[in-house]
Amino acid sequence: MLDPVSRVRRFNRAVTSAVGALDTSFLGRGRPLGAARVLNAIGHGRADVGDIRDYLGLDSGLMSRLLRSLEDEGLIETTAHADDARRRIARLTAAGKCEFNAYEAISNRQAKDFLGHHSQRDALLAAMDLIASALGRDGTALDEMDPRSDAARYCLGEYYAELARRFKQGFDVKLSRDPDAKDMVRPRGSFIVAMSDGLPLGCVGLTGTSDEFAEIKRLWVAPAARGLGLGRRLMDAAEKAARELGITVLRLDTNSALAEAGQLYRRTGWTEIPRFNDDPYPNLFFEKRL
Amino acid sequence: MLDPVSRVRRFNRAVTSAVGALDTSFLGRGRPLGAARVLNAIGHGRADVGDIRDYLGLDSGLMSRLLRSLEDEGLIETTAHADDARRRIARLTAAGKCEFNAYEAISNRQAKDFLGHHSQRDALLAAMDLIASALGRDGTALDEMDPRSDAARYCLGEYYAELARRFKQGFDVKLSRDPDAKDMVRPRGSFIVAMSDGLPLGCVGLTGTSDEFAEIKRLWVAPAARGLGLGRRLMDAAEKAARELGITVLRLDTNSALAEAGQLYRRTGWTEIPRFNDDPYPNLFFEKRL
DNA sequence: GCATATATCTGACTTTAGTCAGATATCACG
DNA sequence: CGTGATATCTGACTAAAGTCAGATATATGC
Repeated sequence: MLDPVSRVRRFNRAVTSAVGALDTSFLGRGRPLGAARVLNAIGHGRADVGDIRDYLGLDSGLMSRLLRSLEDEGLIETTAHADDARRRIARLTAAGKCEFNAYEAISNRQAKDFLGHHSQRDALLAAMDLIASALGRDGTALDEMDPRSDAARYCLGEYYAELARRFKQGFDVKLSRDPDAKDMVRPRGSFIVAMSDGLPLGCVGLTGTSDEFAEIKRLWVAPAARGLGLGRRLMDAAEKAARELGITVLRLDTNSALAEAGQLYRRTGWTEIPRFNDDPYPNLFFEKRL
Repeated sequence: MLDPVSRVRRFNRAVTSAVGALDTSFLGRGRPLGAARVLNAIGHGRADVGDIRDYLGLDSGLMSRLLRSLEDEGLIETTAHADDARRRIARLTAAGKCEFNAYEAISNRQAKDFLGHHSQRDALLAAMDLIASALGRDGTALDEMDPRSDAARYCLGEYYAELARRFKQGFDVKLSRDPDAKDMVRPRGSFIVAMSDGLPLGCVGLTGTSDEFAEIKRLWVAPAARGLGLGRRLMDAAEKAARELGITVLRLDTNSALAEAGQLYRRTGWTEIPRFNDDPYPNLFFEKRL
């Protein structure tokens, strides 16, 4: 009764029956599940027919028929792709948007109901993030984005909050050498965010101080995504960006309180070097030649 | 991106696609999913055909045909119910057991693989327990059982471990007035365990010290199941058992370090009374007249 | 014993999902 | 322009799931 495999299987059973209920709730609008899934994919911004087909794993014949039935209902319209007339682009009509909103309302209400009665709301959400990240491991994409974007600012906020928790003396961004956001944008640097299905799970910044040197800053991985190798993937992506920018030597500073980070650096070819700045927070300094 | 509803929906998406993969893995044995589900339900101990039908939500015609196909394959045999010849009882044949084991092996392997690569194994299992408990809220059954049974002993072990963590001075069962297990069995007392799909989620003991007095002991709820009202359900069940035993006054002792428990007692009609024993651990004493 | 309810079975049917072999239009490239 | 690749569509098909109206046998209560 304690054995891990039984616990996973208990979870599977619980979730399988919940998913069944979730599916059937989508049948309440007089449309088979397949058509509803296509409508929702389009509503969520997927326009390219081939893309939808891949995403939903449908045969091209079946896809074609489902599109036709939605078109007959007046919910979508398709046009040829501007650059490639073989490809088709689907868009919701006004009626389609209305119908899509009805499906969204069902989903939102279910999600809300699920959370509603629980006094353990936060723990439950954290558990869901953890499991979704573990399940969707391969679906996590690393996107280079502006450090002032919402996703990036969210990551940085979480990162600072974590430093404040983990440093004995706390953490105040203003006392640290905070790189200006525009230094972490090409051509001087880069900022990379790991996104999984809309949720930011981690980030890393690269800021070029001279033509050859650059610094890695702000490496952070969400608690829900730790242990999945995301930190390493982010560092690899940052190194790749550095190479593209012609950087030959990378540096970073960190604190021994962040043990996982230190381990990661040591395991991936970084070597410890003497202090190279007077920031009050770091006490460990690393370098890597590309 | 932080909003709870989106996080729940992200979880739903992740889990829906995982469940899809889980389903298709069951098709690898040349049998449609429906038949495989029936075979597995029987293998897991469901024998009554009507019960299986309810559990899987199948139409009686469909159910009949699925049973027939499994019978034709030689995997099950059906007999009439001993007390009611209209009802049918299904049982696996030797070949059926073999086939069922093959399905079990698939499930076990998947569960194992899922856990395999994760460095966050324990956190993941805890998250799965939490979510399965939250989803299966209504599936939690309170069973009266022997306090020496495996499930009961598991609960007690967890309970003691938790006391040891939460009491500043630690906890040693031997120093406490440990009621003899046989005092928590009818007709002198009772022991109730909350079981959800094979996992014990909580317990409570009732031990009669005289004809009219009895004590509530060992109330525990698994961390994964807190916030779902299980403590209250357990206490209600214990009170019901006490009434059945003719008890008119219930007592219990607890410690102020266990704040949730104290709150529960106060909210459910218990009144604080002076110390009534010399156990070193408790510092709060309650009574309730039935 | 008889009327009614219940559990299962049978046959005839529909819907949904999925497969596959071409047909058609368009693109990319020499 | 012609050739081969690509994206979508069409028609013909199958398998699985699900529905429904009786048929059959057994149980229950008067």
